[in-house]
Amino acid sequence: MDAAKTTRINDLLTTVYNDILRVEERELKKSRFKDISIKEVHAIDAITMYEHKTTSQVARQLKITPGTLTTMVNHLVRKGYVVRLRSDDDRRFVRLGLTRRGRLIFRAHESFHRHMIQSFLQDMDDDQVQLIEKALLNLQAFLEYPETRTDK
Amino acid sequence: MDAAKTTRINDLLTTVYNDILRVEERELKKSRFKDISIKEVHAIDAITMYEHKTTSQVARQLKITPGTLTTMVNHLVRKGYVVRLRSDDDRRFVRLGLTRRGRLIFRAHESFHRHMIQSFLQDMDDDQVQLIEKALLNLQAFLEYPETRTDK
DNA sequence: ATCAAATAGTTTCATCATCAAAATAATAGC
DNA sequence: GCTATTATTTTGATGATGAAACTATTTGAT
Repeated sequence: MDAAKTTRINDLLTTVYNDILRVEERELKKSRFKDISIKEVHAIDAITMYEHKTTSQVARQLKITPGTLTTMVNHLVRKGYVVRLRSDDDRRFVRLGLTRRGRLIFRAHESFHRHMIQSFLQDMDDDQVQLIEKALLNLQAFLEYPETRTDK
Repeated sequence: MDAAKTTRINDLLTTVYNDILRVEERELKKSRFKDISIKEVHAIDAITMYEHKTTSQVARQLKITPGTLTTMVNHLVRKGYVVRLRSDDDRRFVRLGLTRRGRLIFRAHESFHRHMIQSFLQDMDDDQVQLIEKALLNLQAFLEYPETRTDK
């Protein structure tokens, strides 16, 4: 593999990587939702508009401990984005839902991502998108199945 | 733009995005460098083996405040990865350097990234790499020059 | 039916990363 | 020689996080 090329792609990937969260955070501060952090937005995103997941389901998805999610949910409830719903069938479970305001954030975040991906894939045909997808799958495999790494 | 495709790429990008730091952190904990966090590795990476940058240069590069870098450098000095060198020409400046141990981390991190990019670009020819680069440049433009966004 | 074990969530306590603003040290410009 | 500027550090606060102890509820075995 050509070293200069690898370096160029690495630098680009690194820059983009670091920018994503920073830009999301900055956009938030400019929006009408100034009382919320990007991590909290991601929690809202995981809670979703579409079903009422339990606390541990959401924690697992976000790959944080249930304790951490509990405190995030406390904040989000206090700020009026999230509601806790007790399950009636099994009262140990807490199900999470979004308020109207929470759903607004959910959709705004969704829209940001949609626009981001549209820029990413700008002017590409199906084959080209397919190639991008393959590259991302390669990367995913590298990250998730380290035992398959041939080098290292 | 095809919505299903956009969603697929978005989900992949999100997964990969979230995995990178987690995997880097996990690899560290398995390595002989257990007393260091991934943020500290990135500071070491920014300090570099090759020159002696000042505290503010490094802080600017990492996009953190000088105060934050000062505390990180305190930790890294205490743990034996970094040295502070006072400039002789202008004694206000603090120049940063790596110890032998710091350089080991620097190279290990560099190597991780190289392998990651090699997986990412696995089996691709020059044209294909070029396409990936273009996609990343699109994304970078989206993130860094929001005023050029046509939609939103 | 009872009680021990398992399960879901919360609380507590500690740590890390971070910033803003005040403080300190050194230099530059008049 | 002061005063303003610059580089760094200190201080005080906050948010995100995990581990482990704790509470509430349910399940399962007897």
